[in-house]
Amino acid sequence: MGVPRAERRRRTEARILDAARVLFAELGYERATIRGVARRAEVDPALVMQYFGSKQELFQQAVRMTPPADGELDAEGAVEHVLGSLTMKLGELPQGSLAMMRSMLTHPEAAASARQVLSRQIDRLAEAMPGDDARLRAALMTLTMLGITVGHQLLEIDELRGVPQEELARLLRPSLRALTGQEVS
Amino acid sequence: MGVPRAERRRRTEARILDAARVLFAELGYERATIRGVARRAEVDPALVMQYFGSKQELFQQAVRMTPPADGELDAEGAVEHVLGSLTMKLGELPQGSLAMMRSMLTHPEAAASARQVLSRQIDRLAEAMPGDDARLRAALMTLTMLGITVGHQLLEIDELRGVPQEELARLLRPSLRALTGQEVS
DNA sequence: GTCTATATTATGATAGAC
DNA sequence: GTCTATCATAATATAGAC
Repeated sequence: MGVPRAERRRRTEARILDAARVLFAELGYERATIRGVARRAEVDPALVMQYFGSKQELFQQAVRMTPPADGELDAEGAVEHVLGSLTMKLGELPQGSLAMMRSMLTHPEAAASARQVLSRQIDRLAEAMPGDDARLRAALMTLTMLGITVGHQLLEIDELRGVPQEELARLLRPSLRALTGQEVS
Repeated sequence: MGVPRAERRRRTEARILDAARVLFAELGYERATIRGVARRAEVDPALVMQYFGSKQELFQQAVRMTPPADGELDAEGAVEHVLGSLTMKLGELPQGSLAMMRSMLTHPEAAASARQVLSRQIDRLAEAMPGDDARLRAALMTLTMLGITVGHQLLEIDELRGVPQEELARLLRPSLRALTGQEVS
């Protein structure tokens, strides 16, 4: 084979990480096992340990994400921005995010990671919103989307099955707008 | 001691269930252990098994809840109803609910239970709302509140720490109203 | 470099002494 | 009826053969 060993290794590592993301996303941290990841990646379980050292480390690598490059937003843009996260423009919500969300309620490290991601999102939205309680309202917007995403992607609530993203966005838009604006008494 | 044995047993059982609710709520199904529950309830671990038979059964008993008695609601009442669930009128959100929510993403049975509770809530709200897509909008309202509750009670997002319930309700009300009404183009 | 075999640990569950 | 002792299982992690 003309494939250099470094390249082979890189590919194997990527296959393990993909498998890990799928299993962590489906089962959560506790129920996903090194053995299961290895089976899915078609490698030996010991190899997973060899490459990543521990289950903890494997999880961290699997859910690591590049934070979205930020630019300035106005209040209108903020709404569209969070609506856009409903489903990534093309393809699915990154598998790593699902893995993190699946575990965020039961695995302390995933919880910390989730808080960090949410916090960044809240910061970003708050900058685009007027008023003293901008951070609080930005938090509510962010958690609204978290709830929808959890219900849709993780709990797979019947009512949202197969509903096109555009329809969800259309229904949610006025609701999110109400959170950006100044008080509506 | 003048306490009849049946009464003693009943009290012990209640103490075990309380301990179980706390641990399941804090740690989730997987990380909570029979031994931990027993320690907190100050009984022998074997006694827990004696009473409940299995961890699974203990969990079911711990999260069992009496569904709220339902009466007719209008659209206005629906909003206030979901806002009321932010924090139960007095006292906290029932510990059993927290236990169920904590585990709903990683424990299949908790997930099923959560879907059922959410579905009931969605039904109830949908009846009070006009329009063809009432169920979908009711689902979005319900998931909005789920997101807020998860962020507040389970992830303990900084931005919501110590914010009085009334303020959350005030900020969320217009947003939820937007979901009840017919389309706002 | 890859895998076999195993150490270690923690759990849910059970059997039986008292 | 309550608890001691233990079984059985399954996991992460490691050591060492090949």
